[in-house]
Amino acid sequence: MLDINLIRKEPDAVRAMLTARGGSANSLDAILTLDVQRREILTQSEVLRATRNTVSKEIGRMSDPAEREARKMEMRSVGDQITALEADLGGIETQLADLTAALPNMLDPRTPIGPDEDHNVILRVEKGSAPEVTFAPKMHDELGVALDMIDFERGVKLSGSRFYVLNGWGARLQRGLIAWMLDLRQEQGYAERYLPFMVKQQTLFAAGQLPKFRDNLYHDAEEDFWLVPTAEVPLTNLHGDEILDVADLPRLYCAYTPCFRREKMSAGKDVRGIKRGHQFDKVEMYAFTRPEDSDATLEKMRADAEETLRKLGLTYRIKQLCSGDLGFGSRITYDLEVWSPGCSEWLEVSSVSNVGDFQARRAGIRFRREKGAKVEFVHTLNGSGLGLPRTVIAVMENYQQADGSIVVPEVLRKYVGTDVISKK
RNA sequence: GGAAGGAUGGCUGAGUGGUUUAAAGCGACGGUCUUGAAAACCGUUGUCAGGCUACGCUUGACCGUGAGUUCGAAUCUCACUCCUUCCGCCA
Repeated sequence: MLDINLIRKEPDAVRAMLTARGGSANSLDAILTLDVQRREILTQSEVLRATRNTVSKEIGRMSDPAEREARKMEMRSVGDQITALEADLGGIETQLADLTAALPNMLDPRTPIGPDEDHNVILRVEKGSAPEVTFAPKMHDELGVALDMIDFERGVKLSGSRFYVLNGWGARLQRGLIAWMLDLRQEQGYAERYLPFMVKQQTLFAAGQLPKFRDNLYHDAEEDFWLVPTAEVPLTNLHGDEILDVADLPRLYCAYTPCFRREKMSAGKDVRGIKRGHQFDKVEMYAFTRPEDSDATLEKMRADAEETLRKLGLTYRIKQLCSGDLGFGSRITYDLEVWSPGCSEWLEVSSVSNVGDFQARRAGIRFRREKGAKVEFVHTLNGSGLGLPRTVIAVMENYQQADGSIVVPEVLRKYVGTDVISKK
């Protein structure tokens, strides 16, 4: 949610942001008009309320019955006026809130301007320590079936297309990665949380998923339960409606959750393997910081995500998203993409964003610098650390051997329970 | 799923239609006293939104949420949510 004061004072900056993101600025004038109307009506109704409050107290003290009745009559009509004004006000505030909630976040000055993903900027490529695959590499789905790690048929039987079952070493490789990454996050200073995988509507609104991304969410038909599309949603709301102690900032969290997304996936794209599905696992990083610390925390989180790939020995690159490709709530985003020789593709495994106070405003997450000081909104940041299926793919394809077996990266061996995954 | 009870400020807790401007206590913060601390005493102590030549003053809203009754609601009515306890069911 943008600050209404910002929209009021710097409408041109907001308009420029909307254009840079490739959106329409049509609602802006309506917002400004409604904002003026709102304040006018609010002032009128408050003056009437003040009158009624005063007179009502006088009525309580009056002894003359005729006088008393006369004043009651007067106040009855004042009450009617207040009711009418507040009905108008309610309508205006609803419209204003709907329009404002649909506005995306302002851009960080470092975010490059561009219309679409072709204008994202590759900042750097880091070569991994894993030995290069010198033979014709296989894709992970082929490897997975051959080594009995992935069962596509039974996944489809259970839940339909894009679902799969991980068998034996496949399941262990994923579980090992999750456990190892959570332990790594712990060392990096993130406190682990185990979270609800279903949340209520308000929780999704505060994280900026609703109302805009309603079509991408799964929810229960009878009760107010929505499946989380990312751990970012419950993590944002962990401190919703709280005023945090400045001594506790920054607060860093990590959490493992499955993620559920209703995506309209085109038939020809990403059909092979486990790259994209309606359900996937992820370890998430999240931070609540003072405004002046969020830039540094963004760099820390990016570095922490990078450390994961470096320790796994994988080659990756860092991409900075341009304005047209940036997420709704983000001011600035780095994507981490890992090289996977089987599918011969850079796979997005992490996205690290500084959200500024955008979610904090929606969720009411504040802090106070000192006793008696005004409350201020915190900044929040989120980053994947990392998305699982694609990390699994990258490990499988990068560490495959000519004989069809897969070497388990050093750091994962005690988590997975073997050095090499091979045909039994 | 059934039954009963409850929800008031940072915490405890009073208030059942008009001196409530939400009592009192605790805590926290500031001060006096002290070599220092404690004790004692004095003072301060929420959030949100308006307005005002504005580091302050002022108006309104907020007693779980939303409606309603009334000149006036923490207080009365209705609906809902959540919590606690008991029963049932269950991993």
